[in-house]
Amino acid sequence: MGHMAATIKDIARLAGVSPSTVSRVLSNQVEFYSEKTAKKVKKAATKLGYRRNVGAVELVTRKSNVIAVIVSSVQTNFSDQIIQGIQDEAAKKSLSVIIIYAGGSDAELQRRAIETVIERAVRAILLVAIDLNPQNDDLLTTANIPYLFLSMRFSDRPFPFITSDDFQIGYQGTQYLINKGHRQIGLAATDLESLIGQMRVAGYRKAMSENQLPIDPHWIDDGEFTYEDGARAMRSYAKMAVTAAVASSDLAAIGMLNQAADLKIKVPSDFAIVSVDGTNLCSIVRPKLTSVTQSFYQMGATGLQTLLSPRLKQFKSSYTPIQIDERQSS
Amino acid sequence: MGHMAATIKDIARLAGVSPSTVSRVLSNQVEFYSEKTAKKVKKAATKLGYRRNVGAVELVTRKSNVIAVIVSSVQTNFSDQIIQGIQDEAAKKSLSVIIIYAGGSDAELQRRAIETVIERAVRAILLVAIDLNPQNDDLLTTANIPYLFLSMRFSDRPFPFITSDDFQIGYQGTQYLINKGHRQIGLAATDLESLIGQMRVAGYRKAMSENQLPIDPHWIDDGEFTYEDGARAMRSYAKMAVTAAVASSDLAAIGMLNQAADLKIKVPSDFAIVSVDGTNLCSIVRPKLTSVTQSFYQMGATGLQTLLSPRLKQFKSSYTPIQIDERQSS
DNA sequence: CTGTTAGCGCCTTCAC
DNA sequence: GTGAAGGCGCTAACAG
Repeated sequence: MGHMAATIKDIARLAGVSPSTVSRVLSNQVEFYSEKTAKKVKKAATKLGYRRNVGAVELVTRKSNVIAVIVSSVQTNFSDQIIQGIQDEAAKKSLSVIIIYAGGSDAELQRRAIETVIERAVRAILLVAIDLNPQNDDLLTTANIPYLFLSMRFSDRPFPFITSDDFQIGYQGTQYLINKGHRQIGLAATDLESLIGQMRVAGYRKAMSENQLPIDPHWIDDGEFTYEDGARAMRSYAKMAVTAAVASSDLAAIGMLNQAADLKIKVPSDFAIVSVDGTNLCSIVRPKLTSVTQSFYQMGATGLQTLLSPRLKQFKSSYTPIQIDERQSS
Repeated sequence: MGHMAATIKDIARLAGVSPSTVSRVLSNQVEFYSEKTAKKVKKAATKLGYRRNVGAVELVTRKSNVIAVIVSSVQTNFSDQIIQGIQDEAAKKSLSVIIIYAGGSDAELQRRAIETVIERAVRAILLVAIDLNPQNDDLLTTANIPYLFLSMRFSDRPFPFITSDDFQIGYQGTQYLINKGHRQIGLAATDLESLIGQMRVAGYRKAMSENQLPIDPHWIDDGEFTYEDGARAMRSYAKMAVTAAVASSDLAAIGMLNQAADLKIKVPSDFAIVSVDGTNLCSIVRPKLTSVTQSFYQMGATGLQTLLSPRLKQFKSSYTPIQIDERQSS
């Protein structure tokens, strides 16, 4: 109790064999030891409460079995699903996954998170909803560790990513509302600075113009995917001739919902809402939110797979499917 | 680009000094080098894009700067707050924190998570809402790494913990409803097998008996803190003469809320609900949920502090404060 | 099948 | 101030 941790040397001594032999049986190199010594070694190991020192192993083998997932600490309630996908995929390949929080878009916190994982020489890095600050580009690209962005993409830099097609999100969400008979439709709480936002706007415009519907610029509402932005958007729409909107996130949609209620605007009869994301938040509010649902789990699972693929070099960034889940808000 | 990562040897060669010197300037042992060589070394380091190999450092120094947080993958939406508390505290001491998901109470997944962190010889382990399977006790206790449970405690084992006082949660939640004039009060979706549940029941009973209120055993509702359990509890209460209840979690409370609406039971006029946890879910539903709010952030922050304290040995498990936040459901 | 040797990248005495 | 030597715990040839 309470001494230093036992090493293979200790085991070797106790079992009366060499350290290499211990190493061989403990790492299960079945071809290279007899059952008899194996038994001795294993007994000694359990007796000493031996625990392998992974750091030492990684140092000498020069490879790691850990997958690092860097997630934005911003309130993104979908990252759980992505992580679950990564986790399940990792388990199949007996890799361990560690999760690191990076601050929102604070460059310094991002840098620390990235440094933490590359200094440990992890096997691969998944960045979930991380809007990488350009001054950290080098850090990531020169580390010589495979990396992949999930639920994020950049217009100005060629980083590999897997995400949903945000054009389609905008397009299909809008088209859905048009099919429901709406003609004055808003796009709410969407970050117009970001590529994500711009793509969604483009999809929105396309759907509207395909249906010969004019757009009032005020219908396109700038914001940051938050609850409060949703509420604000609703207040703004209340003064316009808008009968429906695509919200930028589940939280934003809930903000709209609650604000609508406060304004005595009935959803969906007076105003229809389509949310984007489709997390379980959609089902715990009333009315339940119709959503453009993203395949977050698949994003995570596919993400890890491609990162582990031997021909990662040829990987083209890709999209995971989206679908409309009709519930009660439309 | 794309070679092996540079080592201090490479830097030494390039700068024309010995590896020891490089090590000294890079680890800032200011007493032990001249400004002149420092400059050379640093230049060479940045030129080669040097990144310290933390694994090697930890191996030789035999200590680590990483704090491991093991969280239950069960839908516990409060763990974010705990982690944030840990994170902020860790940042002050320039420690890095890694998060590992353990499965619900699946012993095997738990074991893997714990193994992962102890084989890396992390500095300390925080277990968040982990109901440790007894067969993993040894793993944790013999690892010789300081550990602490957060938002969890055990009756049968003396593991150190920081959590809320669940007796008080039951007591104060119930007392609050009594003060509001209720006399038939339920305790919903609470896991009666768990210590947490038992303490809450005890608090509930105390409050009732102090006010001379009889308890119908059916009012104490077994469940697992989930949304569905909350909904089920509400269905059950609808058939009884109960006018209010303390729910076991925010999610359970929302389940009650929605089920009540489906049953045309008005909250709070027909039925009052007090939730337990007080996460931001309480504020995004309508009516907003009154809650017994736990100090999760503080749990995390204090947790890490005590784990790092030199006199951890004398640490007595402790409680973080709770408070009633009155909103609209009561 | 097993032991010996060498070394992963780094830090830390110990000399100078 | 600086370099040489040794070793953290482990694995991977290389001989037997």
